[in-house]
Amino acid sequence: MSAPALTPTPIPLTTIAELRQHHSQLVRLGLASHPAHARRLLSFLARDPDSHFPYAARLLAHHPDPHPALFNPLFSALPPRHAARLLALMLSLPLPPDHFTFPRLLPGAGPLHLVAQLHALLLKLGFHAHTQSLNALLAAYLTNDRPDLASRVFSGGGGGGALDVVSWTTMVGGLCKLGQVDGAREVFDAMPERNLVSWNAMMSGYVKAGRFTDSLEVFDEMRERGVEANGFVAATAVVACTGAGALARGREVHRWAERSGVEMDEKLATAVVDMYCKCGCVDEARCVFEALPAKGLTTWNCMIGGLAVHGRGEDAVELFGRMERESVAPDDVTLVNVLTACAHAGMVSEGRHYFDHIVQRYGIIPKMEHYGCMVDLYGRAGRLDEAKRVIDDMPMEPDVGVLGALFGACKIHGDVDLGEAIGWRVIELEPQNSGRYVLLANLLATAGRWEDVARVRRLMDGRNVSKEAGRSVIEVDGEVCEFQCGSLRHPQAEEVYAMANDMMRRIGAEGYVPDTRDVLHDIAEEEKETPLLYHSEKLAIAFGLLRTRPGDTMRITKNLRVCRDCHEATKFVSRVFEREIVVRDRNRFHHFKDGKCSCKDYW
DNA sequence: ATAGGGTTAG
Repeated sequence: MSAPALTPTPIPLTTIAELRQHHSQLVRLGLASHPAHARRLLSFLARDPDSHFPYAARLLAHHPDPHPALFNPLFSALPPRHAARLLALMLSLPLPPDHFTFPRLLPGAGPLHLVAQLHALLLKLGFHAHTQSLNALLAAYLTNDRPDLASRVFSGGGGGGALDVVSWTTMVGGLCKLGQVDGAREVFDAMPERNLVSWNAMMSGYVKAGRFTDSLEVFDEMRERGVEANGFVAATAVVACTGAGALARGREVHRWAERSGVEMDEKLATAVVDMYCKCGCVDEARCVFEALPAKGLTTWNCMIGGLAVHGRGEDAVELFGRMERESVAPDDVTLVNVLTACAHAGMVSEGRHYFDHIVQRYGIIPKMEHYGCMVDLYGRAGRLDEAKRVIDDMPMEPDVGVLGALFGACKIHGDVDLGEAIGWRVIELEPQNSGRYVLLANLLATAGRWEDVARVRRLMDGRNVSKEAGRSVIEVDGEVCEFQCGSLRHPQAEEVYAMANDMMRRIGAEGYVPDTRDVLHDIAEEEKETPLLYHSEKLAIAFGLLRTRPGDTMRITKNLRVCRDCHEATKFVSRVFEREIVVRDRNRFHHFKDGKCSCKDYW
């Protein structure tokens, strides 16, 4: 159309006055309808639709040659209400929607009734077999928690041959997000064709459902079929290994990714670093980290956090210093991790120092989490008064998490009075959280207040709060073996129990004394009288002694926190059997070696 | 139109 020479000098379009001026200039030059200029005008209006919608509508209504391309980009930029008004305008011109209209409109359509209206319009206008429109419709129903409606569209589209691999993958991913991972698997199994996105969607669906082994099985199947993976799939597989606590498999996936020439981008690298950290190999994580050419903020956070949960406070603080020197700006997560590192390593004054400079030096406004870390920092160190003062002085109402940190500190340091007061409070704030009842019961038990212990138990029973069963996994020869507290389900159960008995007898001879102070354990209700011997980590350790070679490090991942007795017993096992044992519990890592633990009994 | 990473307190 018009030559660029006639284009008016671009002026900043930041106010409505400038916009009007610009517009009138375009009109004078006869350029107002030129697609590029019109789009520029319209995109400005999309930024503040509330005040400028009428202006945009006039512009579009009076356009000499309206085209869907003028409307479509606005549909994805406007909130649902304005998009609907714009659609009404479009239809009134009348200007029929094209192939881009529904895919732009549907993702932001919002509430179900709008999606249903678009659905009806889509059918009326004859888009019933248009794949991209149908796919957008599927996604819209799925995000509105209506897999039933999505399925209906899906089955209807199947007959007409209008579905493609994206439609199937949308169903798989959408069902996974709604927690229907088994349903997703059925769709996945029936797919006529899969691409890497489909494989990854299924794998990550299992990961989100906590079904790491299933995820890795899908990954194996993918490889068996000779499908070449990419970084997405590799990252998901690595995350699955992280969740499963499967170090050997994680290493294998890592090597395989390197071999197959998958690019180690920031996300994949971070997943790998995290995998090594969470599988107990913080040094290996550090090697991967150091070898990275460029490290993103998340990667730094991950490495610092990894050092923190391994109790390596000095290293974490040092790495944070290097991050500063390399001018990588920390975020709130970084500071949480640094404070956690200080808390877990007993570095109270360092932690205080970072917190004091959090605003001025790091430009971070302390959030609830940071106050929680400070409570934890003082609490773990036994400085309960100062922990309490943090809570009293914080600018917001402490949430249950912050109070929980103080409560935990009371348990560690046996402050029954304060602990009881806070304990009841956190229980009432989160009545379904079984761990809080257990902690309070155990705290009261240390004071010999058996009637109150029974009261806590009854309260739990009355509210139908069930405790999570203790589970520990240990990886042997690349196989992940799980043990449940008191359960005899393992194929080698008899042998394992015999070994566990023998193990306890041997450490008993070396001075181990069972610690029965914790009367309630985080185990299933019907198993609460299970002897300490049958705690899942003892079974896992016994199994490890049976199945790994002398001198091998045993790595155990546990779903709950390790109890006092298991902690003590594991210290003895590490000395008597001359084994390094790394236990990852709900909160942190314990490295047992020569009868000592890296947490310095401070957890 | 479908896909991947980190965070404290029990």
